Amino acid sequence: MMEQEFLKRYKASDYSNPLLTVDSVLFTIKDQSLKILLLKRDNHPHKELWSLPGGFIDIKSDATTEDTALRKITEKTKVTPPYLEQLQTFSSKDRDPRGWSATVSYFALMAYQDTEAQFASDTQWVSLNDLSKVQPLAFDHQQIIDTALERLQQKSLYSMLPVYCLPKEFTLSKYHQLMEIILDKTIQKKSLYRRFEASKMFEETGKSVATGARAAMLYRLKKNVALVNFERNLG
Amino acid sequence: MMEQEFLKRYKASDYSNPLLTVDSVLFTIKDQSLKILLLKRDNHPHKELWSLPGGFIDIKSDATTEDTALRKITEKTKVTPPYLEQLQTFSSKDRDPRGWSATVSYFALMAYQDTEAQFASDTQWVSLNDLSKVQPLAFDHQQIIDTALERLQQKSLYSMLPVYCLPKEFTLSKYHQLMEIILDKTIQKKSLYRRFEASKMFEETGKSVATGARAAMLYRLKKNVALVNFERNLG
DNA sequence: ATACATAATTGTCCCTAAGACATTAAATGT
DNA sequence: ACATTTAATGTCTTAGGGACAATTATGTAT
Repeated sequence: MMEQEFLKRYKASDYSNPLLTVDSVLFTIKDQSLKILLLKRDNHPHKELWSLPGGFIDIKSDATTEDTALRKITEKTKVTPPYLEQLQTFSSKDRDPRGWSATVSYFALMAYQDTEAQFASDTQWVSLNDLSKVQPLAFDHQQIIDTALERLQQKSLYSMLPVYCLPKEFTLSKYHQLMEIILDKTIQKKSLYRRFEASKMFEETGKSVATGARAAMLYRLKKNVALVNFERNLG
Repeated sequence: MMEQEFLKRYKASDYSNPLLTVDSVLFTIKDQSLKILLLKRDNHPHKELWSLPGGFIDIKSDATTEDTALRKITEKTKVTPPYLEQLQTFSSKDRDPRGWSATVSYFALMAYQDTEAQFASDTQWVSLNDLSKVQPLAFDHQQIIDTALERLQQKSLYSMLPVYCLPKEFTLSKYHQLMEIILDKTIQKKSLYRRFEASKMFEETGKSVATGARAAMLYRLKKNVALVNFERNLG
């Protein structure tokens, strides 16, 4: 039999195949705390539980799972996040009561200021410190969040990744605060500022903003610059 | 409707779901060159083309996709690789002619000496330098291999990862050669040996082996040690 | 046995970038 | 003007990799 004939006769539905979904951990910074976007499920299974934005792949409209992740995120936030990367695929026969399933997870960063002022009641930013208040989460989403946080922390040690949580224009102090919140420990300002300059990813806006004392310079990302990685870890 | 009733009525086959497979890039070192395991496909699609070890999940026997990866690798090599980690999930509507599909890829390391002396003609170790001789590969397996090599190189800069390509007992020189082959550049022996000692992952066997000149000490992995990561990259 | 060649191993100094923390600069309030 | 606060910069220390020289051990040739 030739390949063409084989494909003509092939029906995917003849075979039992695991469920495949996509879920994203979308981080942002607000009020001195790291938050993620959660949605209240309005369908079975795990109806009414809080969960990560995600769902089934639409094989008509999504060319890849990344498209699915972006589609689900923009549906809720009306914004395309400036950073999105694949995290890990979680799978098991138990993680979904409907049967053997796998979910391709992504983690994303965006500025709080870029989202809508107010979400509907089934959508909210939740502090990582307050996750205990929305327990249990649907499926194995707690584990996915834990893995995403570890990855965010690890990458923050050797790159400028957290800047994608900040608004278009920001001060060095804001970036420093953000780093300390993400890593949950004190970071040397000098070390951070040296990297900030060495990365050449940013430019001064010329403007400055005061918070009661000396005004701080505002910086912005240069156009079309890629994320810079360093050879050493901080801390 | 209650969740229990929902699940009772739920039939996965009522919905169109992408194909889901698992593929692994299994590296080893042989004759001063980095090799990967390839299999000649004996079924459509891409029959007769060389491909990565992998295939469909057996939802009866595999608890996770990692189990699938291990099952497919041990089927061919008769050995459980000492290192296996998830690489990335590749997906698209075009990568498999049977339809929208995703493959969860893994990368693994093992010692050449641990495998069988001789494979059947549909199974072979292929040097990364000789991949042009087996082109084209099935599906997007070339892209998966490229991604796996990048990850192996990156991790080798900040960890002792390559030791899992070596036999139970090995010399520092063998480890040094391996690093230079993986990274395709010269590496300072002194830097490598400092890390080797600092990692505390290894112990002397007491034995030594000569190759024409001064005999070299043989080392082995200590029992139950985890892979150590360093704070800086080599090179 | 002695000398030699070769590979294994160790020693030493240099260099880079992060850590620690002090100093200077600019804005506000009294 | 002066004190206070936050921003930004200066400077010395430290850790660990890079470069490469020096020493040690072993097989081979004389």
